[in-house]
Amino acid sequence: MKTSTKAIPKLPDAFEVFGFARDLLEWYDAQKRDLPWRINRDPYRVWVSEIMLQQTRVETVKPYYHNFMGKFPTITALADAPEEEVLKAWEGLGYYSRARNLQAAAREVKTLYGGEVPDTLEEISKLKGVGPYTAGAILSIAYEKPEPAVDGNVMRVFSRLLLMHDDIAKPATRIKTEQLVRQTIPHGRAGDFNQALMELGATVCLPRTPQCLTCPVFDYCLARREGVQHELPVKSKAKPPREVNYLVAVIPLEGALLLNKRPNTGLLADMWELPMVEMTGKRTPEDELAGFLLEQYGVDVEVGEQLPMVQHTFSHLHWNLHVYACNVIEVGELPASAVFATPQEWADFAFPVAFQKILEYISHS
DNA sequence: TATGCGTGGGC
DNA sequence: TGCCCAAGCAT
Repeated sequence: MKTSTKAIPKLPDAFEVFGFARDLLEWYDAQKRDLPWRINRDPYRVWVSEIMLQQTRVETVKPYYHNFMGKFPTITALADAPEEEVLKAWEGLGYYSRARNLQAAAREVKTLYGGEVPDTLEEISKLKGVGPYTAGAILSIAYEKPEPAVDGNVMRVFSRLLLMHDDIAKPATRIKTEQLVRQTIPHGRAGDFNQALMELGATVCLPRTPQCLTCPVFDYCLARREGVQHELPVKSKAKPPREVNYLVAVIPLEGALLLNKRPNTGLLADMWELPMVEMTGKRTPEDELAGFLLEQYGVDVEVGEQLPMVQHTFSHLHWNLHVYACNVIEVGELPASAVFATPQEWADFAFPVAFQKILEYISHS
């Protein structure tokens, strides 16, 4: 076990910790938003909310959270549910491994911890999908443990507050920020303090347009003192998404459509798709698609008219989906992952947005 | 440490 | 319109 030999960073002398925490909490107590997961501090409710909120906006999460808690009101209910139902409840929310990890972790909590979310950093960090941020958030909000919960908001707030020029896209910056936050958490109010930092980042200390004139901790902000709040935080740019072209098959048969369940790892794991293959350009699109469908699905088709192209951009990929309507000539034995499903049947399938776009178009024509 | 992993909203 | 961004985690 290698441990860091780097010294723990010290808060700047110019930063008044006590006054900052006091004023921030006073503002939070008066101004905090009324959010569905703040009804109480039930660890399961906090847990689900924190997973959904990863890289996802509050307004987007709200309806999903209501629906999810209605369907899976307890850890046991989530643990005992079929995985397809959990994925369906996550449909459209993105980062679908969160759903699978959440259910796997719920099953672990049920069997290992008697259905009670553990309250130690050691144990909670072992749960699938629970990283440093989520662990700190649950421990502080649900159990009032003095652990930092450093997300993008907190890094932005602290980079301005303490005039830090560290690149917040780098993992090391999160570690450093955690060490600094740890030195500022007020005794007995860790959960509210962590939430207040995030609330400040989400509503006042905004990325492009920091609202310094209405900031409750204006007086403590070292970047504002220097007039450089717009220059912070420093954040290196991500690589542009890679472009990929796919041939996609719409294959109707007696009111049903050929659909395929994707593998349980990687992109869009366990989600449903239309049969598709990466376009090589070595043959005509029609020949490539027909050959692929015969080899992979045992389906002999005549490739017909091209439908409108669908484009979909992920964080790291840009898909061009070249969609073709096909006519079945002969059907052999389908692979285990594939099925001809009617609209009533596929209503229970979870589809990524890219394919929702295609299904939407088909249903209107 | 860098990369893979979704989606929708704001300007 | 094309970016940037959002209560990150796994590998």
